[in-house]
Amino acid sequence: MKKKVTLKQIAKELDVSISTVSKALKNSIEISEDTRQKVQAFAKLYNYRPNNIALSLKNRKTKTIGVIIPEIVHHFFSKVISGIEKQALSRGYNVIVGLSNESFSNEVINMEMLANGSIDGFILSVSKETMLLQDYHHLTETINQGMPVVMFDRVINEINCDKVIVDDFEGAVKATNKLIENGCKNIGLITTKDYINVGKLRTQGYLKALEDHEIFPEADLILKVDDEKLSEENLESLEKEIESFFKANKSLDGIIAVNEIYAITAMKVARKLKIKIPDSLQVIGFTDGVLSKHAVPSLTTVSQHASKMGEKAAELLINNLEREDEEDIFETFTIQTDLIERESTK
Amino acid sequence: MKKKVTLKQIAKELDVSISTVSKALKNSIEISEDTRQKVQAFAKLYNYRPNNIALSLKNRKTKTIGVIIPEIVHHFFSKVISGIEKQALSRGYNVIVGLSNESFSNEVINMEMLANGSIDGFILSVSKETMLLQDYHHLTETINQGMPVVMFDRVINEINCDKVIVDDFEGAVKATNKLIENGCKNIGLITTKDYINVGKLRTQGYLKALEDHEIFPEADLILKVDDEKLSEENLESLEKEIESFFKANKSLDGIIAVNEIYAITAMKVARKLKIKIPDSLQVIGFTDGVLSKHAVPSLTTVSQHASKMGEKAAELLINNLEREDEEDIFETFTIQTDLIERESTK
DNA sequence: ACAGGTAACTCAAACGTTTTCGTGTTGAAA
DNA sequence: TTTCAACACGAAAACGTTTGAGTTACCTGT
Repeated sequence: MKKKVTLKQIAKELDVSISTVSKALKNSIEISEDTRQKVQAFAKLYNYRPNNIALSLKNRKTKTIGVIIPEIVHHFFSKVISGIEKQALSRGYNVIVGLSNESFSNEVINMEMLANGSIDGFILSVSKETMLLQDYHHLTETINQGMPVVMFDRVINEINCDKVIVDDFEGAVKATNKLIENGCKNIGLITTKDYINVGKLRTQGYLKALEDHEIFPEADLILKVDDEKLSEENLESLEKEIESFFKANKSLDGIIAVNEIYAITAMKVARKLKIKIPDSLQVIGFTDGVLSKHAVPSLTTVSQHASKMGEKAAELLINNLEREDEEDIFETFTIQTDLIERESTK
Repeated sequence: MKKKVTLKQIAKELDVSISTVSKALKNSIEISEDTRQKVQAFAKLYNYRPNNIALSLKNRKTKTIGVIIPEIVHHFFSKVISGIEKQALSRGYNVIVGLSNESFSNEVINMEMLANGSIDGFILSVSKETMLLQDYHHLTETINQGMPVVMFDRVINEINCDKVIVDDFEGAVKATNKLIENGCKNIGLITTKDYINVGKLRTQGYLKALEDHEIFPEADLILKVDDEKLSEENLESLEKEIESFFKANKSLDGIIAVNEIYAITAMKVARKLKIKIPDSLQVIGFTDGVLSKHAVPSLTTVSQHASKMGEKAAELLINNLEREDEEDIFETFTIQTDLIERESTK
């Protein structure tokens, strides 16, 4: 077992000073050809690599970015991370991941753990609890300490930083328009309680599209599912809720769902009620994950280009980190959505 | 914008030495009650937090673990990470993630980036390419440098380190037995080309179970799908392959698939061929992900308890890191599988 | 012979901590 | 008056780098 070798050790072995070794390895002209060769050969032999921590301390930058997300077992977020990682790797950065599990305190703890020198900047999407509590002190504090932050997807308008968001409004408009074009007259929306910005925007897009086509549904065709219903196991109650929604609105011929699970579950319920998809009911979901692709029938979805989002967020952050002039001009970048048409629509 | 404050700055402000500040903050009895109060008050006011990088350099440990996985947009791996993160957080460690994207060179690069002081130890699952090339020099080298490594799922026997594996053999036995109990006579296996250990073990378990019940299928009921078929878009060729497999073996009444996608696709093909599930064909998959749960009919799967795997891996690593005596006695921990019964079996 | 120049090094500070080993000032005991 | 703890604090080294500012020794031109 040969431990990592340091400059000091090389210096001692070759009987030169530490600075000489350092300079020799950097091919400095201050050092004679002879010594350079000797040092470099030795360093190679012992597989010398400069210690990152020491470099970080000296340069006051870690070349590491912190990513705080609510959940990782989730197609959207894992895709975002892979985008971040891709961009980070190509620019020589590492990615440290913290999970809030939708909890405010976890989010705070995770940020505090990282904000003390471990990373150069944050990329984050806040937890539901944080949005609910509207307590953003951890964000303002980190930003005030001069640490760059990029928020994505679940962003907070009051916070002054770079942001990357999905064009949720436009995505919902597109989806709704598609259904209208396809002849739907009674389009329902399955969404969450709307303290989450994203859900609200999608609802607005849906309403806007209807309005533009002067469609005014008889009843309120919006089902607001209690958010807890999404959690892991209790799919049954979600199914029940959707089932009674369907039964209460027999005329439904189109459904927009704000996520995959809702859409898939709606299809499942439809099948149970012998409603033919896409013949008598067309369904569009949000988030283009595995479920959409492999469902039967496969699901038409609004793709959010999660990977691109991650890349863009990382790009903004790293640009900011490497910018010389310290001007803080913050950018909000909007990722356009695409409608991926599959079998659940005509 | 108030930048992070250091011991030095506090010392200067209060006109004491750095050591005094450090000691005062640690409530050392060397420092008078008076000074302690003063220092602590000041530190609190300016929200002093010790710089992690400096601590890492001093203590020669970073309290960070590196995780290298082939893919993150994958239910199994993201679940493992969440397990790792959970355990890590509770023990005061951070998690840095590197993705190999199944590429050998990416794996090597990622490891080298982290092995120079950034982390205290690795948790990893090797890429397919690494298994194919059988080049493990990056692993042996890091281990030789005294960096603890824990491998999970895709482990390499020749490498001497802690390991966490799924009992794939037993899982396949259980699944096959289940189908036999349920009356299946002609059970097929859909697997990958078997340079991946995991696939091989599952095949062996399948064969063992058949043998134990003295079932010797007329023909070879094993379909080895070319691995590339799994990649993203070309589901059609996978479907075709399975379809001809089904057509060539009309007597099939049970299917074991080594992953979710194969299982789901098999069900899709069955539906197309008007084969009723579970009445005339029963299907069991591996990996209990979202697809299994939401498929119609929902899929019976062998659950690998990915989250627990991650927790265990992190536990082994951290225990190793914090162990005083430097004895390297490596452990291989086997995670038992569970059969989650759903609608795709009787 | 000597200023001046140059090649090839070494020194030391700095990044922010922690910790060991002083050291100076008390007050009290001898 | 001396001696010696006890007390409260400071200096310095160490972790591993980088880098600007010395410091040699030798050579050149006059």
